[in-house]
Amino acid sequence: MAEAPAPQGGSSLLFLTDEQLRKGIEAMFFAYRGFTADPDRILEGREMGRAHHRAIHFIHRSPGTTVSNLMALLGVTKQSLNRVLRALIAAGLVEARVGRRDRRERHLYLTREGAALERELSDAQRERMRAAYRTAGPVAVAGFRQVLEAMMDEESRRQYEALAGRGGQ
Amino acid sequence: MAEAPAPQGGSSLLFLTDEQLRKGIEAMFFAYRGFTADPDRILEGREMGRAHHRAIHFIHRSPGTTVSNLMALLGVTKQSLNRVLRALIAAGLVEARVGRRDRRERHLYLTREGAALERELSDAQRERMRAAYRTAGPVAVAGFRQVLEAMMDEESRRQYEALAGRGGQ
DNA sequence: CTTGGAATGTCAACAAGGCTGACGTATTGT
DNA sequence: ACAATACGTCAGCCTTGTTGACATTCCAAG
Repeated sequence: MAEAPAPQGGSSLLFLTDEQLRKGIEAMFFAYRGFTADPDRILEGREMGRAHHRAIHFIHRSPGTTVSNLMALLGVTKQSLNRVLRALIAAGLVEARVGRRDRRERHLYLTREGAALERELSDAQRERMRAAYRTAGPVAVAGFRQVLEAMMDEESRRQYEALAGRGGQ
Repeated sequence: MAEAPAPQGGSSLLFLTDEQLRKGIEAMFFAYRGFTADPDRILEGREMGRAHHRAIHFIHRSPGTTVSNLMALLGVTKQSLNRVLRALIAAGLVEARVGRRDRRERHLYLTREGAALERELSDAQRERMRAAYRTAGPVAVAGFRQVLEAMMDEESRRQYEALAGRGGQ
């Protein structure tokens, strides 16, 4: 199972065979299922879905972000996002404040209850991530992130790095 | 596996901080978007979606598989899968042969046209994967797969390994 | 000042693709 | 003969994406 590919004479490109690539593709498919399973389960009871989770996550990450920002980040239309936001606001999880400088904008914030749900969701997801990280070890984790970053398209990578730069590290 | 985690004083669990985990979570989100982008684009013109892609992929991987098998693999209901299969059969991409031993079963195969489409889809997806792998290098790729495997839930890991064992390597 | 264009956000209607429930049909095994 | 299995289908619902139409707000040109 995935041993380091023996630094023999040439550059040993055995890790680029179709077979290896296919395995990576299937690993992404099955892993993503696990990745979303816990939050999905939590939200099931609350009449919400994955779309709500994503919105909550990024509002938590960037408090005061506008609808347009969130739209670009999530890669959905404003109409689609709007439905989700309406539900979150109705449920008292998100607050939309009219912009002071530009009153067309709505700045989004989690309420106390919204923050609590965010905690619950991200705790569950982080727990699975933590277990996977611990099992695989720090070197594997570094590789994991490298490959994922290389897999993003240009636009996503920009967004990812903008978030990463802000959050810390 | 178990790489030595930087043998400084303590056990150096810095890679397990909430911040690192959050980055991993966001990396998964953005990378998965890239992962599915190319096939989605190809299928757009053909009145098909991601669901059809998944079915085609696994029928290609396991020619002759039954409807029940595919259901379990994809994690969807038979009604949901049936809609997809009906479309694929109507489009002449998939053939369903009545089982010889058990004539209740339908064994699924790609037709010549189905195989051609599968090629087109997997070429696109593999190409992105190959680029990411090449950029990140073999050590990173090994780590990538380790973390993904650790992230799957039990059932998915079983399925993943069953496929991997069959395909080669 | 006013007016038109651009940005922003909302409402309505529709499609894809999940789901459950109920039922029919062929086939198999007891 | 009968129960269980594998599959197909109809009907209806939900979530989450889409487009189109429209209201509000801002800004810049006349």
